[in-house]
Amino acid sequence: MTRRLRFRGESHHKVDGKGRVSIPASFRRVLEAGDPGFTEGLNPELVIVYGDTRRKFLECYTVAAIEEVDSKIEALPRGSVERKMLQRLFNGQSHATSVDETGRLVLPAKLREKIGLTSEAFFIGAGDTFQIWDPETFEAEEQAATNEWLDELPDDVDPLIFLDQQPGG
Amino acid sequence: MTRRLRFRGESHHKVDGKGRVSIPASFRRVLEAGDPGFTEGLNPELVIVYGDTRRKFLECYTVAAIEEVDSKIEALPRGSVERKMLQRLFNGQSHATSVDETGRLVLPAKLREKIGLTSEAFFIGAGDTFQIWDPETFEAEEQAATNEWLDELPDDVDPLIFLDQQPGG
DNA sequence: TTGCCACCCATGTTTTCCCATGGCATCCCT
DNA sequence: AGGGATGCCATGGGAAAACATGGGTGGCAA
Repeated sequence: MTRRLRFRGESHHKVDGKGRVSIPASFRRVLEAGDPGFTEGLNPELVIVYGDTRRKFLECYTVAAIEEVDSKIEALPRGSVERKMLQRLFNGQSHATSVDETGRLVLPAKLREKIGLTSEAFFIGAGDTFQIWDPETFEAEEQAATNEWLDELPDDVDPLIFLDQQPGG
Repeated sequence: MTRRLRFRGESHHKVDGKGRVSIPASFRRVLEAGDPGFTEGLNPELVIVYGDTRRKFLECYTVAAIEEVDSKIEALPRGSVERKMLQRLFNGQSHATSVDETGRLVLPAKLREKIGLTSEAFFIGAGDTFQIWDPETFEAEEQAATNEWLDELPDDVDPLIFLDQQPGG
């Protein structure tokens, strides 16, 4: 496998009146690397998935990552409930866009409202995907959930042990 | 596989006002060897994982070591709790960076605050990672834990005995 | 054995460049 | 012509690169 760039780290950025928000400079490098159509001087494309109503964040996919998801969906039997639902969520309720010249993303009002975004956005990397949260929501919900998960682990257990186990095991 | 260099030893270094700190010269050799993209004249890259709130230290991975972790994470199913949690800890709560021309690392204020680092940093090797501690924290917590573990062993037991046993046995 | 020299290493200082962000101009569809 | 959306320019701050320096260590030669 060739060395792959990944979204890594956390940061906060201002959201202006038009819904524009700078994305972390390092994230731009990853989007560029993950966009097969990208060449120097162009702006990288990405897909923002907002479908799942239970989610209080936007999940942003590189072109390569969304294509992996798309092709797995297409491998499911036509007519199956799973295929239809996944298409609804990932094809229908998503938004293809690109970073602008100055490194900003435009978040339409509908998406901002969905996650309660106002003047500031919180970014967090997750491999070939990154998430955009309202800072307060992240603090209240997600941080708590992570800590809870960690607290349930015995003190002497390092999360790394999950690397070599089957999920759910 | 060719012989692998490992992080080994302990040392103290000054932290300046901008959060810069020299890393032990021998550690640099290991970082260089563990970075597939490294060539003479370049600066080796690394990833600082600060995740887990229970941790009072920064864990620094060579490129090769973090790649191993990342690819194991990516082998887990998208959407599984384990994958999400590990991505949160290792992709989200981490910081990709590189050693500078003169052998220094820049530790952002956020990371310094997290481990209570002020004017001096303590480095300790741990195989294919090394850790950065505030000297006092290390003395208080970790050294004590090691000594306690040793004290509980019968006098005639050499820790080496554990090399050939199953963990927890 | 001792003294000197050269190199490497830890650390301080200055300068340059990039990034985040606000504001303005332009386009296009209505 | 209005309004929203898109693209372009301006600027301040902060981070990273480049520039300096002094101390210590090891090696070599006298």
